[in-house]
Amino acid sequence: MVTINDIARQAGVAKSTVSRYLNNGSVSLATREKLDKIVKETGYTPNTFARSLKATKTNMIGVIIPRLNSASTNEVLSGIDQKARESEYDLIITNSNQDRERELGNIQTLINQKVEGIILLAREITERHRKLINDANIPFLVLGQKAEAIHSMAYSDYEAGYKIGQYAIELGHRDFLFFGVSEQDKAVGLERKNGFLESLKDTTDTTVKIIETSFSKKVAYQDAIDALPNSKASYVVCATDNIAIAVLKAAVELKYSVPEKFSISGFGGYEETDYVQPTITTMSYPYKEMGIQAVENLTKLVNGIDIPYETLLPNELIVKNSTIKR
Amino acid sequence: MVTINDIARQAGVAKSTVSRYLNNGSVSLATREKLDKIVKETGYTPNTFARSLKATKTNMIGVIIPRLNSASTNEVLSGIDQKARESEYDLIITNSNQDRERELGNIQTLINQKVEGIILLAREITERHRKLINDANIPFLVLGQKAEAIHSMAYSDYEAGYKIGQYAIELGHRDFLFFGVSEQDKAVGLERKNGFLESLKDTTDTTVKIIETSFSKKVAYQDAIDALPNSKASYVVCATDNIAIAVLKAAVELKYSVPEKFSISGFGGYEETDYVQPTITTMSYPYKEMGIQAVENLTKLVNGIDIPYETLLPNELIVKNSTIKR
DNA sequence: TTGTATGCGTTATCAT
DNA sequence: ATGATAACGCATACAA
Repeated sequence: MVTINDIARQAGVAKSTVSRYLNNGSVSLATREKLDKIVKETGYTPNTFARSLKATKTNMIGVIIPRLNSASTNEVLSGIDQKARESEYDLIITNSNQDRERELGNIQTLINQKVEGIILLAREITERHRKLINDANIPFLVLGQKAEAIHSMAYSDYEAGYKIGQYAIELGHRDFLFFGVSEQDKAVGLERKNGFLESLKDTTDTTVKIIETSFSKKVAYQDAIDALPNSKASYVVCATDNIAIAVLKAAVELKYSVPEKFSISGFGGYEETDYVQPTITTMSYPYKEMGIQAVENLTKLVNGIDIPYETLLPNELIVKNSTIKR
Repeated sequence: MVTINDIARQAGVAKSTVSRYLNNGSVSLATREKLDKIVKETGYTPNTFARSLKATKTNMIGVIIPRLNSASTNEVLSGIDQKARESEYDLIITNSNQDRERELGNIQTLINQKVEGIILLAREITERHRKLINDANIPFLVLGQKAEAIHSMAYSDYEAGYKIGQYAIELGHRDFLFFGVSEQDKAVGLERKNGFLESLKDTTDTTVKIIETSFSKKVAYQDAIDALPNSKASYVVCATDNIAIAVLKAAVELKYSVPEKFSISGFGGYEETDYVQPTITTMSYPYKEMGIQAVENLTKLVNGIDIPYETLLPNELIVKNSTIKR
């Protein structure tokens, strides 16, 4: 391994000169050229660890994601990646695999790595999260969930649920089947559902059956196969696009035609909803945009610029062919 | 920030004792308990950089992926992640965004980070790659493409293409439309196509029209809209599942019924092919398994155990409802 | 502009 | 079992 000392020796200068050459750059043209040459020849690159040991700035942002094979996560991530690149930040991406202990461990690891800020795609913020974050005194941004007294960016899921309900009511639907997920996930499990339920309150004669299923298509498919035959619903609300796609498959399997027999809608705005038959009406979320804005916000925090604790991103109803008038 | 010195001072011992306590652990019970307490109270964790500055082992594996929003990439990645976790390796995941300069930069970064080995999900290995790898003298594993004199793992894409062709011929098809991608991608663009073409050679009276499209569904969809009306093919071979899904959508749009009007098959074995109508016949690739084996192989290399330069993974034809006899 | 000396937090060597 | 000290590679305050 070639070090700054090697370069200095070969060039016949002090290593501080080399260091200066590498950083602020107050060196004479002659030595600069000499060093240019030697660095190139040797392929020398500064040792990150030695550098970071001294430095206060590492130019790195840490990201913690809940899992690797999620379409929405990866969209957010690619937004983060794009903006981080533009802002000349390096990214450290870690995966918690939906494991809380691992998530906390990842935060600690990132702090040790002296990242300048952490972006956490989270489901729930516990006291231990708070303690860790406070002790480290590091800019921290939670994505996808709101969190008291912590900077966060989230979608207005309650409103999204409400809008879906409103839309369905306007179409004349009164009997609903709702496929949700665990309330542990505040945004997806709780708020979407509550917003939806709230939207029905102004209308009489509505019925709702709620089924808790999973993010997994396979599980959701099976749950739909079980539930659809016993349902009188004319509109099936699915808490995610994946669930909607699975329910659609179950419907096809059971020979219920969609949307004639019942309408289906999802949440997420995944590209995949465009490539099934019928295409699925969905609440679209600006995932990539969230990633971009997350880095922007974090950059502000890093630079001591104040931002509101909570940033809400809009969502938009995309009507496609899976929903019709009753 | 609390350091090993703080701990030592508080415990009234030398920092070397604390270091020993942290590592091999040859300390008396009394001091151990004292240190346990203090470490817990202060929330002390060793500084990664200082550690890595001395240490020869970092316990980190570097991974370079071409993009963040690809289903296959993420499957591989989740296999890598799982096995790395089991093997107590930390992962550094970097994204090249399909940019060669960035890819080379990432390799350099990872080398600087003193990772113990690098896994590269690659399209092409250039001389500059080789130089970098050789100079660093670090275990290196290329995934998805073969590479001369570099350890690699790949699917037998040629064989996969051949098997698809064979299957279609057996079904009685003679007229083909092939949606491929750029030959720059050796595995997907070249080998699948060549294997397929080779399989037709034993049969007379076959016709093939080849169209080069893109990995993007949107582009593939548009290309299919343009190409399908002018095609007399009874079987459409798509070089990826995404392309197959896009072609299917185009077919529906154009009111061609699949598989009656023509059969469609893909490559990849994506879950998504199970959730469209009809479900799509595909060559399934063990993506996650590749990730797992990649870490196993890299671990061997790190430990100086020799493995063959080339590891080929099998693939399997999954027949579904998009292909029928002619 | 350049060189000298010091310190960053840790591990390793060698005494004790 | 424990402590003192050197070393890792680099940045920087200060002196020249």
